[in-house]
Amino acid sequence: MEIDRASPVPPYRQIAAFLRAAILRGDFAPGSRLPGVEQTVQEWGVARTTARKALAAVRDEGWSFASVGLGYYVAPQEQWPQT
Amino acid sequence: MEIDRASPVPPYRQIAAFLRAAILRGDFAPGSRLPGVEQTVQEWGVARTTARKALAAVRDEGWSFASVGLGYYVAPQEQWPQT
DNA sequence: TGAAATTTGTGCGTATGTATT
DNA sequence: GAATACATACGCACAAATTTC
Repeated sequence: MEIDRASPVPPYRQIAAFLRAAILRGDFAPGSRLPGVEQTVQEWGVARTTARKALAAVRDEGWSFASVGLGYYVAPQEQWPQT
Repeated sequence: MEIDRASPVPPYRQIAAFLRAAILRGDFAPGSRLPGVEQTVQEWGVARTTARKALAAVRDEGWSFASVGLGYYVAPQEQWPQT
């Protein structure tokens, strides 16, 4: 959970990449809940905007889905990209 | 170029939908330049954030690409979604 | 019934970095 | 170096959906 501020990869993409990798590793099973905006802010030490952008990127790519009032959840594997 | 503020469809999606339709109609040929952030702000009367979100959505879906210092351009038709 | 708490969605403002011309 | 234009980050406020009490 450490941002590499020296990296050319922007923080929001570092976080998104971490989440994708964690999902692929199985750290978060399909249907299980993912860290939300607040938790991401706390764990990574970034602004809400940055946390939201990371979570939205993962969602928009099909790895997860979100529901207002509930949070972010890992998408069914059938909806994952590429595969 | 009028936002329907009464619509449940948020402004940034209204703008994105307009751009997609314009591209599909051929109003903007592949390779030609699209309105940028500033122009979108002026034409639609929205904030920069909203304009950027609309342009980013169209780009992320594959309809266009962007280059720093240059602007947004219609993507080659081969890169368009679905088709 | 409904009020509060939680959480995502959207919009607006601002500043800085970076690539291109 | 200057001008242009996209990319990213941070902050704030309110809307909408869901759950809980």
